[in-house]
Amino acid sequence: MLEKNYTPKDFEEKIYTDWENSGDFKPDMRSDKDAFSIVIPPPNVTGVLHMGHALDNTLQDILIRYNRMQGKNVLWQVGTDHAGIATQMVVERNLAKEGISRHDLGREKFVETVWKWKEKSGGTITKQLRRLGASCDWDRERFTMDEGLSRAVRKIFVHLYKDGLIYKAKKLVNWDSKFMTAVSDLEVIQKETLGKMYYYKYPIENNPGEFIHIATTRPETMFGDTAVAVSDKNEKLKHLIGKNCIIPIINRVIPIIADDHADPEKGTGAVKITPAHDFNDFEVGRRHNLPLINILNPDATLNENTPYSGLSTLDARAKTIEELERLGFMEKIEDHPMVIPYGDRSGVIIEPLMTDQWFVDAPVLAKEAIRAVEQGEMEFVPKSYEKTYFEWMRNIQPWCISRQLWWGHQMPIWYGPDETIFCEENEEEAQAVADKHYGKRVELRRETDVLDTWFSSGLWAFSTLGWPDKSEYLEKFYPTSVLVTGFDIIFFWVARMMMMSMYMMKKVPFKKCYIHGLVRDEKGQKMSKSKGNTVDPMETIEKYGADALRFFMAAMETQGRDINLSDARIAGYRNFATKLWNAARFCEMNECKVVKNFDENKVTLGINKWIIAKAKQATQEVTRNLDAYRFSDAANAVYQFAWGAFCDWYIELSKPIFYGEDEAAKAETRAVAAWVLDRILIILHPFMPFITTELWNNLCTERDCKLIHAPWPKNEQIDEAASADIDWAIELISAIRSLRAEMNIPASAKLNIILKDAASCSQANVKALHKLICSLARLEKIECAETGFQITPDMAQQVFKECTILLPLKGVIDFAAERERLNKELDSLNRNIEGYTRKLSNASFVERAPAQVVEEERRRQAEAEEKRAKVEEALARIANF
RNA sequence: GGGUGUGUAGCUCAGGUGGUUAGAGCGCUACGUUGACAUCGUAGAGGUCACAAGUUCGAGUCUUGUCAUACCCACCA
Repeated sequence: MLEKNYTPKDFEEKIYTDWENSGDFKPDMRSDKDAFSIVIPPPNVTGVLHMGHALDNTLQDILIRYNRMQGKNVLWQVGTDHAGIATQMVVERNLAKEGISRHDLGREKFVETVWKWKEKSGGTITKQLRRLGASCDWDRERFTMDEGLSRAVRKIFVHLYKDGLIYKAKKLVNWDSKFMTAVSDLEVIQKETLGKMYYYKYPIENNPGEFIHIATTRPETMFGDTAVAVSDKNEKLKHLIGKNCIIPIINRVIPIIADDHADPEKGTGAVKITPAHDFNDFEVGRRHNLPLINILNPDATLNENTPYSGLSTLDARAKTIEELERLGFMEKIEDHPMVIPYGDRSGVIIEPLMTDQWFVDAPVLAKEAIRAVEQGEMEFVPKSYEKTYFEWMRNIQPWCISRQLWWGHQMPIWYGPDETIFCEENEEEAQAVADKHYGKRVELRRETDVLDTWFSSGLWAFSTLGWPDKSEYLEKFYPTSVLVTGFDIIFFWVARMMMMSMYMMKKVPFKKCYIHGLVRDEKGQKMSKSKGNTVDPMETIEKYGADALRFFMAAMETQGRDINLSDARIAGYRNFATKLWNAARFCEMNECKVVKNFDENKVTLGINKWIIAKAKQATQEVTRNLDAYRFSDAANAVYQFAWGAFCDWYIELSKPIFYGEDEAAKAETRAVAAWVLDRILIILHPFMPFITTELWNNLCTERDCKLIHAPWPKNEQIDEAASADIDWAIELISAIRSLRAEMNIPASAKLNIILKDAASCSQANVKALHKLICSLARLEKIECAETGFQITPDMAQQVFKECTILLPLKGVIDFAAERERLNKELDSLNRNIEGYTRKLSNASFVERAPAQVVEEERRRQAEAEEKRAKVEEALARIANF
């Protein structure tokens, strides 16, 4: 027996444990069924589940469960990401509480500490994914720093290096002074800030009293200036080109050069050039062979090349300004809105810094990745995202992959005594190659840098399936079927996976890429910890159940749009679950038991034929929409059917049978109700796996299979004609209810209704469905009027299709109100008829619109006119009262 | 500066290829404890589909422009 109340907490965890322990999430490796696979976007091992994960993983689980029920061989490959900077940060923070820095521990000990932390605390998010119902194959859980995945990293690194696609270079890179590492362009975020523009002057060498005026937002960088640039098209300043000027304070002489980087229209027209600390200036410096002067230490304090060694940039700036003012070179300071680069993790200002770093030749790798999408080997859903992808890929810059961190994949690079580079998959090989190279045993030094986290994530689609080993999983499940992820990660991850996979596997990593939006707060604001508007999905699950949260995500997911979280709406889907629970209880109470091998095509009763046709229609709608990744349409189709058709109508229609005497009808209806409820559980399962499983297990104990493996119905014939009479009755009942409500007739009053002008088929319906109509419309009886029946004025009248519903009210009728009601209807009919007539009297419409459309318009016009005549008649009848 | 979305009921949003009287949930109004369910039922009110022009027999849907709004990329001495 089902409990009276729906309490998801009672069974969600129990059901999940059973699935996991029974191996229900595992693919059958001996089967030759079609494969369907998804690799999870690996959450950071430090992560806790947020609403974005809840959305992303709900969508994946819906696809996984749907395809599993479709009979495919399904693998959802799960795992976590070591998240270099993020994890190192968390562990360092923990150490700091004990007053320890990572340097106190040393590299080896520190990495050991991180591993310990990972073993102890790294499983939070995977536990949370289980609460959400994610049906991943946990036995295959991977971690980007696993032995296997690390081997994949080394192998592909060596491959790329030997192909000349990874190289070391001294370049200006984005330097994060908090973590003291290089970061990639993508890890830098630009923030609007109100800064200051400083105008000051450099004296011209050997020309006392002559100056060149410059403007900068960062005066402290002047100690790294190696030129001042002026455009040779700048009439006012070009006479200075070729002369030298003197940097104040340090009195270093630098040339004034001609370069179009200096826009005559901007600033003062003259630009100080600091090649070691500005990406544009770096290019200018290269063009003119200017020396590079580095003025910063790795922690972004000024170095000994400046007078303010040891000061932070901001303190040095203050000093510089003070000194320029004291010496009389400062001219003015203005407020200046500007954009400043910050590290996305560290939050500190990113400094361009000259360092030795390692790069992947992304422009070369991008070529194949672009081609694969151009030729449709991988498709974005929605398609419009391929524009974003192409735009970025076609303008891609070399990817800086080296990080001066301790937590991550140490690069498989060894240096010989003369700095010769040996790149091999492991130390033994490197040693062997080096020994051979030098002709003797040499001491090697390993590169200390680790790789950007996204390097290993880029291999995720094949490294998790076993590459570089020969693996039956790789054989069966690669390329994966679809990747589901947010648009914010297209560049970080999708693009890199495409590049790495096309390079190494010569095949796309996934055939489709479904991109969804962001989960925002109730007001549409981006959720963030700093704003304090985040909602913890675990609390939502606790409050409403995982099914309600999942259904919310599915129902709100429409392509190309963000989702605003709505507590009321999630509560609404919890109510939907409650409704379903109670419908199941109704079935249970009326002994609706699943009949094995029940042939739903052999039912005889109208309502049963009707609900079976509707159930099949709903199934097809869900199928069609899931196949097209239209999650909200699919979810709404189940919702409408379960609540709108099954609960609102079928259960009500079945009551006269269950409370009646016809045992044969009862037996059939019991079987059908059970069949339909079963059908609802099947098509709802991908969205609400917990409640559907709980009901499935309760309503029948002798199942052929678990719901999670229940076959998804396909290729069903729908007998639409068979249900026309019930559709008619439903419309009639609605019309009568509407009339009752408008006449303010109490629900308890049992009425007698007369149906005038009923066509023979309507008469037949009234006769056949008499009991049912009376029960649902709360009537004593309904009968069809004989020909020549006279309507008396004390009858309320409602035109319904070809007939008129007559409701005798024995003198209590309010004629004024009745006239108003009928006139309102007349107005609306007139408006419609006017529209039809206008269209049909338009010669070109009749001529050019398809015959079908014109015909349909004619039919509507005729129908409305017939109805209008009846309403007019009705009005005439009460005209004198 | 380049690009991409969005603008439909009080609120949050659906409306693949143009064709009934533009839909849903929440909220609102009235009635209701009818033998699954008040986490409910029945009925109802509520919309110039941002604006303008165009294409078309016909535009919420297609084109162009305007306004509003959100985001992405690049740059800003």
